[in-house]
Amino acid sequence: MTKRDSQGRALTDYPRPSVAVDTAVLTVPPGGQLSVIAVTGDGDLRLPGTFLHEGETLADAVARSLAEKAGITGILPVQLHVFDGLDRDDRGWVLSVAHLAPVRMSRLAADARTTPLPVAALPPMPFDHNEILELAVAELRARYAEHPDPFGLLPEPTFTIRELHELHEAVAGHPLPRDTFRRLMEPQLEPTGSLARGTVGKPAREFRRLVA
Amino acid sequence: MTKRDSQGRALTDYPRPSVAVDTAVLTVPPGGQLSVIAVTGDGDLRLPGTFLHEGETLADAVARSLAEKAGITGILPVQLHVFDGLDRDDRGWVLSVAHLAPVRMSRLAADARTTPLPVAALPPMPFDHNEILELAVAELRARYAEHPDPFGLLPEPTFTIRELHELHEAVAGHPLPRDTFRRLMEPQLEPTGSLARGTVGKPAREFRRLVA
DNA sequence: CCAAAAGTGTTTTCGATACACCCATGG
DNA sequence: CCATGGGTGTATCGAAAACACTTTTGG
Repeated sequence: MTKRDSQGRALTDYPRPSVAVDTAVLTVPPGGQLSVIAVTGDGDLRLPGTFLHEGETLADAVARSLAEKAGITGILPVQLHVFDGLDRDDRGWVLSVAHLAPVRMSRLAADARTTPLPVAALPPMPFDHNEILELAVAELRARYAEHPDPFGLLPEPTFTIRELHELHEAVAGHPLPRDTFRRLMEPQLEPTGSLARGTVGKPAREFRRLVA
Repeated sequence: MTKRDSQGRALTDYPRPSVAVDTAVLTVPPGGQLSVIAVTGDGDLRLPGTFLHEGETLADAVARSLAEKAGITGILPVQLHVFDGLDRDDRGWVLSVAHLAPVRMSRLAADARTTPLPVAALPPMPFDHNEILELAVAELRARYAEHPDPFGLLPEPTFTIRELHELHEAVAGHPLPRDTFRRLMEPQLEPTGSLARGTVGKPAREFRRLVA
């Protein structure tokens, strides 16, 4: 039941590009800097990626490549841009759909095939991978500017405003005013009623994410 | 010189999707509303699109489809999103890369194969075309919120602040305060020194776009 | 009591808005 | 001189920032 187009030709009569996905997996180690997962391929560092398989969506392909190459599951990929340079890949005609996939640090601990590297001072990568990383960081910063934790990077099930504050500073890459930050975020959080324990100073209230 | 991958298979050994581009061409008739160009296909209205050909970038394909289907040249397409639903096209496995392509009304006058329709109250279209239109309008609004005329929708070579104001109100879809708008935009415009003539009231100064 | 961190009240600043007014032209 | 639209001074409002202060715990 092959359908024909207006010139009487089937879709498969035309040459088609290979379609790849490349993903900037961003994470923030507790007390650390914004970091990205890089894999080794052909001798240099690059972002994890794969070719799109038949019967698969782009998000499926991103999930598969991260499960295979880094043992990461349960991610929420966001499309960034299609790179379509005709000679960007010497293996042939390849479109690459860049993605952002933020992931909580605790999901990474078990499998150490890959190490997160701070995005500041990252070496040059092949293809468009440095450009993809820049887009990914910009997108992450934009999404975290207004909301507490749109990608679930915080520890579950509860967290303090200090933890949220440190996460936001790592994402933004610069200090954020303490009191203004609290006043912006607190209305968007659900207090659990419990307090953090075992710390110096006044115990912080613990919160839950309000919007999933 | 076919390259082999890590499993010793060439790129063309894998099934590949067809890749299409679909474009929301947005325009604003003088004194009119934000409008989109729709073409007729299979009995209903849809956005112009085509399949990506070999040796062609996405922007090339957008330009070709608009030249062929609507006689429009010299556009500046912006990527919006890749639609990758597995059953979105019953002709087979098709990815569609949605684009926005704003165009000045005066570029359309000559060829009337297509008519711009106001985006408010547009009929349902097949595929994801209504969704593409929504993305396109949102993107256009975001880009016009801060800058005078990022896509060159204004008459060349000069325009008045009133014309700019009316364009922005059409794009935004709601009235914008007159004095605040002027104060925001004027520093970003280059005065030509000449004045608009043949109108009632004080003649307006004419401006040129500052950033291309 | 002291250090450290949580949490809050208050002032300042800055930009956007609203509103009023003045200016320049055609009829 | 009046209607019309261009252009500008100024008060007001609100959000964000800065700063200082109070509160609550562990040691």
